[in-house]
Amino acid sequence: MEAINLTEKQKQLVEKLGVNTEKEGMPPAPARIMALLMISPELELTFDQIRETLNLSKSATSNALNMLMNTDRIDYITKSGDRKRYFKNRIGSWKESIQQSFHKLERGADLLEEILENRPQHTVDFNENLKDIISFMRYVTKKLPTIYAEWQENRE
Amino acid sequence: MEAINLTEKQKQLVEKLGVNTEKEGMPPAPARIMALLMISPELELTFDQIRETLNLSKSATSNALNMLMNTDRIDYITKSGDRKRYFKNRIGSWKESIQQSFHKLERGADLLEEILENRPQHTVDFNENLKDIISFMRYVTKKLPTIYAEWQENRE
DNA sequence: AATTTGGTTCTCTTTTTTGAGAACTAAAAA
DNA sequence: TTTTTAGTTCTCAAAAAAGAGAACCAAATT
Repeated sequence: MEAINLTEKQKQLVEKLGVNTEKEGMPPAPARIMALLMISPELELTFDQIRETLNLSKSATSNALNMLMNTDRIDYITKSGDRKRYFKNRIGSWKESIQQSFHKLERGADLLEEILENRPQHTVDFNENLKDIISFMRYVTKKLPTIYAEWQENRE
Repeated sequence: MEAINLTEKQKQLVEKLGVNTEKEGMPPAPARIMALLMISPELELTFDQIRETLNLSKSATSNALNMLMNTDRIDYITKSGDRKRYFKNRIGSWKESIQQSFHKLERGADLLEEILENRPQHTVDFNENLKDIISFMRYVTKKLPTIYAEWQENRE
């Protein structure tokens, strides 16, 4: 048995965060793995520790881990003289993740812009609202560095 | 035939925005309806106009429309002496929608806070990162009114 | 009273997603 | 060379999501 010991509370949090992550569009198994790597007291877990803690099959574990690595959501380290990989949360790169999510917002604004360009000239109010949404989205993304800088100064 | 006429470009945009909306976790039929109500030159469409333009069955149309109304994503108006409902995009309430998405962010921060409270005291770096993420999320949501006010002043 | 309108709801398929488990593989160890 | 380790990949089944179409229904019309 390789499963790691979690308190009831921790198990419950894995499910809660897992469901939350599923709602963000992540499939169940990867969502649980991400949650586990956020809640586990041990930060670096092997394939089998993950597999047995979450009661997943080998295939589900393998596919989920690879998917999470391809999308830069997890990472792994190795230890010399040990063939196993130790998977871990990429929490250290949260700034990059946030930048990425703002980048997604920009691409959303681009799509809305394309829609705006293809709207008829009448429907004036509608088009104005659409223009405002786009403008606001772009403003927010433009301000991200400022917001970040302010946060860093005021940080308690 | 009640279907409304869309140019090829408009049809293509309905699909593009539809897929985009699906990726946000919306099922296909509701995603297409939302997209249609964003792209259609006519702003208020009847049940049958939607159904025929998108080639949906009555059940799919009915379920999707009700789901979108329950989640405050669309709305309808009526015209006196006309039993039909005219469904429309709630673009006018985009500010509320944005507030809502920031509110979601706050609930995300609450969940992370709960996780932080259940982390062991060692894993210092990890916990610090988590603290920073939470702090930043809260800072952003707190600043929303300011950001909005700034945007309104600088608006071109 | 009978029919039409504007949907809603039920049943049943089809399709898609998810994951189990066995077979397999490459590198390392024995 | 044989075995073990640390996974990967393949095949298949179960389950969940999506949607078609018919039956149904209440209000309005004829």
